[in-house]
Amino acid sequence: MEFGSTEDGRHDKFPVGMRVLAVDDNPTCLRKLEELLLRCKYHVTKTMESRKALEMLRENSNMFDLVISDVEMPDTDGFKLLEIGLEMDLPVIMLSAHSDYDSVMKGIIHGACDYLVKPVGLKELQNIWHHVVKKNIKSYAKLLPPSESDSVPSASRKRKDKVNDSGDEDDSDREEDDGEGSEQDGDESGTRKKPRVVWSQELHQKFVSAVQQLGLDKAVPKKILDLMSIEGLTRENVASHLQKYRLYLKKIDEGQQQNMTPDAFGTRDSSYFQMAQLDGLRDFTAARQIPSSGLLSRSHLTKLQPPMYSSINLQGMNSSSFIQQGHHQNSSNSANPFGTYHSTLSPRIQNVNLFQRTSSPLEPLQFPRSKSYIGDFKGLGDRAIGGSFLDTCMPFGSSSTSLPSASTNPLMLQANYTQPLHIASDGIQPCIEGTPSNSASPNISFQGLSRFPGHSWQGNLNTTRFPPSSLPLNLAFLPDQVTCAGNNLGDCTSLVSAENPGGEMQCDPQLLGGFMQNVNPLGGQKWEQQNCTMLNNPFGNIEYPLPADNMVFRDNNSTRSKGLDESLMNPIDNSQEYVGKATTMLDPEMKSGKPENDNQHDVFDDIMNEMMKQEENNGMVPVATRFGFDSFPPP
DNA sequence: CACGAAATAT
DNA sequence: CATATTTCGT
Repeated sequence: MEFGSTEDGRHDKFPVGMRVLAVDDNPTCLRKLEELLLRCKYHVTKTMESRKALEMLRENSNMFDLVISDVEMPDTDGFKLLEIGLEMDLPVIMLSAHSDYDSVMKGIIHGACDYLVKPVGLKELQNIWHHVVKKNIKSYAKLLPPSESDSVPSASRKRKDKVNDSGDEDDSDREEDDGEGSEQDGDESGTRKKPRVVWSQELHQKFVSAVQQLGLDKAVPKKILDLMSIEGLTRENVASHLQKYRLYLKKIDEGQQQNMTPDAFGTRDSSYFQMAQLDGLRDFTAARQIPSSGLLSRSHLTKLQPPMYSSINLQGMNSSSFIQQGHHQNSSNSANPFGTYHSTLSPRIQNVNLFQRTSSPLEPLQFPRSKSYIGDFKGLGDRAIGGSFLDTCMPFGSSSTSLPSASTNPLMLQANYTQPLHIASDGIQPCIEGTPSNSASPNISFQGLSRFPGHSWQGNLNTTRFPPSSLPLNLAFLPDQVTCAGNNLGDCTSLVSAENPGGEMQCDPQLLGGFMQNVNPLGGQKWEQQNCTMLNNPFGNIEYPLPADNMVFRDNNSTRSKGLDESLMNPIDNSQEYVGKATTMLDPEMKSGKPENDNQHDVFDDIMNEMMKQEENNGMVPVATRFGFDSFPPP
């Protein structure tokens, strides 16, 4: 890292001597690569054996500033190397002859800071040092105090076009430049635009927990912030969210008082609704009495949000490369995953990160399975659709191997305002494959998503809207979406339904959140350090392994779904019935094992299993119990 | 300076 | 259009 050399010269010289570890099992390629790297004036260490490369890294990661490795290699594949590199906090560039979507995506998802397609040209290599700088922005910033870059008070910044005309028109080059705003580098001293925090469920859960602990009245931004202890989150962020949250509470109240009928499936408030889900506790805290009751049956279905990922996302922040990538648009050689994505999937893509989904009506492809996706990317397919899934996962790190980078970030920030990654919203339907459902009804699609934790409360759709108050404690195990789905899904949902007041094993997301916080001492620690063990698995999320502070980034995007009418046409009638069904449905699946058809059942199974596990492992405290404690502050 | 409401940006 | 950020008055 240190480019000590930097000091001496001007920036231009900086990259000179940058220590690059080049790995490629193909002698020819390696040679070529070395030559090019040398031409860039880097200091090159090359090896054809990935194992050796690993050893070198392990012995002394300080020996290199950057790693550039071929993906396909005999013994240890490039991903292992990538993993290690990431652990050491080194930027790793993947190199491959494959420029297809899967390959590129895989590399990026795993945390590669760039993905170059062979044959690599000098141009691409000339810019790789940017990654090194990015990785060390902080320290680097110190070195150059007044650099011109930061000072951008106002006016000026002339360049809008930038370098285009200079030499040839190659296009490539991504990165940085953008004049205003982009640059994700994150924090840094300067005053850049604040990264946009996406209030993921997890984040919101934490928020709610904090509010709860403080007591509704006492909950002010600063205190909440402290309780949440999430790195990167600012008081303003909290204040803003609080504002919205209060608004939501207010709405709710009004609704109640006025006899708002629950059944109104109003689409409009969906967002609030969502919040409700999360905030189950609120009622208590607030001391509001809620009608409660009876209705729950229906309501219960609605929600479940597994608290999976814990984090937030800040855009533009440092670490995760993911997000940063946001701007690459197209470059000649370096395949831009997103770019690709883009092209591939066209139309409705959205970002899934947040799990908001759009309601696109139908999509062409739905891809059937979900798990595979997550499990390994191989599955990803060629089909565009795959993309969507992926996206979803991406932020969190989905692959089997651990992806530190991805998981690490606590907050997710939005990457670029501009073009982000989109995700096909559509794709999500996986779960239900069999059903011919008449329509590709939206419902179905949702389901697919459901497995992901991510929906933001805001985005989800709610099927029916109940007065939130009615469901204070329930927790749904399943994702809300599930609920939505009328038919098939419905069943599943029921499983979870929390109707029973008894509170058996419910897990309220919030509670969990809270739980985690309390229990997990790590909470505050840096996310960077935490590795993600289990995050990979989508379901894993449920486990809530980490301290939950990660953030997620959000891309841009657009639309959300609300529309769907929530569909729901078939609202669910009574929970019990459903439950019954659910059970039955599940059983078969369980027994069967899990064949390849992953449909919802599997998913559910998984979820359930995870939950159980979770309980066992964590000794989940009786939610109820916990609830009792904290939640009942009798103010 | 912090909070909260409103304006504004994305 | 919704959500998050920024601004502004208290």
